[in-house]
Amino acid sequence: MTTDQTPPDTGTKPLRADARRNRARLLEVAEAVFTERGTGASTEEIAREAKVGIATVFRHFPTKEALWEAVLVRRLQRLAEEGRRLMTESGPAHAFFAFFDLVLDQSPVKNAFAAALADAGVDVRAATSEAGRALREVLVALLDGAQRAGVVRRDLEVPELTAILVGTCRMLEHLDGHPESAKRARAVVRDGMRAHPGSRGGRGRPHS
Amino acid sequence: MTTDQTPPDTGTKPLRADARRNRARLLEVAEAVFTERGTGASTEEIAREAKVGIATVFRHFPTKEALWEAVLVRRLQRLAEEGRRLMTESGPAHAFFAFFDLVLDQSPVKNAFAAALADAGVDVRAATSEAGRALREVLVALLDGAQRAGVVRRDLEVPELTAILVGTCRMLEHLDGHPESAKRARAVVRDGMRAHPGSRGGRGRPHS
DNA sequence: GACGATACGGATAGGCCACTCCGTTTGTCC
DNA sequence: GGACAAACGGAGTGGCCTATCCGTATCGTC
Repeated sequence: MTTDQTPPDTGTKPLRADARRNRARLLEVAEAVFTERGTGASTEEIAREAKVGIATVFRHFPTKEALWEAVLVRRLQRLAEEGRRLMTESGPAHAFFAFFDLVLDQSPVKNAFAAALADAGVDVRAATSEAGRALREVLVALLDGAQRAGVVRRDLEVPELTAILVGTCRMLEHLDGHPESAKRARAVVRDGMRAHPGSRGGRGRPHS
Repeated sequence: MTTDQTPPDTGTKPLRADARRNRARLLEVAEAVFTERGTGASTEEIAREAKVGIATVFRHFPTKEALWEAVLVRRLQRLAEEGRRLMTESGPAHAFFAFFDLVLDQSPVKNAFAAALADAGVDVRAATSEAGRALREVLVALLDGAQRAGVVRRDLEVPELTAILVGTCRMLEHLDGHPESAKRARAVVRDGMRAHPGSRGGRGRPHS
C-alpha cells in the first residue's frame, strides 16, 4: 500500500500530505474510470469522481496521457509483482498457468488491462517501458520454467505470449455475462499453449 | 429505423447516379479510414478522402454512428458470403479452419474488424443484428460440420467462437510486424480449438 | 496561533468535431 | 436544350473536452 510508486529517486521533493492522498485517490479512480469507460473518458469525470477540482488532476499529471501512463505503469508493476510471487509460491509447472488465470481473472471487466499490456509491448514512454521490461522478465521466467517442466509447448516465446494474454482478455471481455462460454474460450487458449501430450518434450506440434 | 442501407430492396426510391457513386465511395473510404485510425477518426477526414463535402456524408448517413454501422454491416455480409463459399468449395473438415485463417488474414491491419464482430455479437442495431444473424448461421454450419468431421473439439460453441475470432484478431494486430510470433499465436488458438487427438470424439477435454 | 509555502477549486480560454443551412451545381426526363 | 428536382459543397453553430489562471484554503513549522 505505501509504495510511492513514482520512482522514489529523481530528487523529488516530499509531497504534502493532502497532495499525496489526492494523487493516490486519483490513480485509483482513474484506473476504475478508464477501465469502465475506456480511454475516451473525460478528465472532468475522473476529477469529479475523485472529489477534486480539474486543476488538481492536471497539477499532478501534466497531461491526460500522462495520467493514463501512470495508471498503466501501476498495473504493470502489480502484475510483475504477482508473477514473482506465484513463481516462488508454486512450482514452475503450475506458476505459468496460475499467472495466466490470474491475469484473466484480474480484469474481468473491460479492456483497460489489455490496452496496458498492448502498450507495454509496443514500448510507449520511458516509464512505461521500464515497468514493461520488469514484467517481461517475469514472463520470461514463467515461460521458461513451464517449458522446462514440459507443460507448455516449446515453440512459444514471450512476444506472442503477451499478445495471447491481450487477445484472451478481449475474448473474455466479449463474453462477459456468459461464464460457460468464457470458461470454454479460456480452455481453448490454455490447451493451445499446453505441450501436446503426444509429442513428449519435442517441438510444439507436428505440423503447421 | 427503416435503414436504407446497401441492399436495393425496401422500396427505397432509386438513387441518382452520382449519389449512388458517392455513397459507395464513402463506404469504401470510411471502412479504410475507420480501420486505420479507429472509430475516433473525424467525419471530415472521411469526407475529404472521399472527395465530397461533409454535408454529403451526413445526407447519406444521418449520423456518424450510422455510417459506422453501415460499414459494419457490409463487413459482416461479406464475411458470411465468404463463409458460405468456403463451405461449398471445401469439405467441412477444411472449411472451418480455412474460414478461421481467412478472417485473420483479411484484417491484418487494425481493430476495426474485431470491433465489427464484437458489436455483432452483442447485437447493436436492427440492421447490424440482421447481418450478424446471417453470419452467425454460417458460423453454426461451419462449426457443426467441423465437429462432425471430428477436427474440432466438441465442447466448442458459437458464442465463444465469435469471441475467439475477435480476440485472435487482437492478438495478431498486436503482433503486427512480427510474422513469426503471429504465426505461433495463431497456431496456439488453432490447436486449442482442434479436437484433442487422444480423446477421440468424446467431450472436449478431460478437465477444467 | 500565526506565517510562509504548498496545494486546491472553479471559471474560462481555445480547439476539435458532429451536425445544419442555404446558395449553387448536376442529373434526368421531356 | 430546357426545366425541375435531386444532390452537392462548405461556411457556420453549438457542445464537449483538455488545459490554464488566479484567488482561496490548507499544511507544516515555530
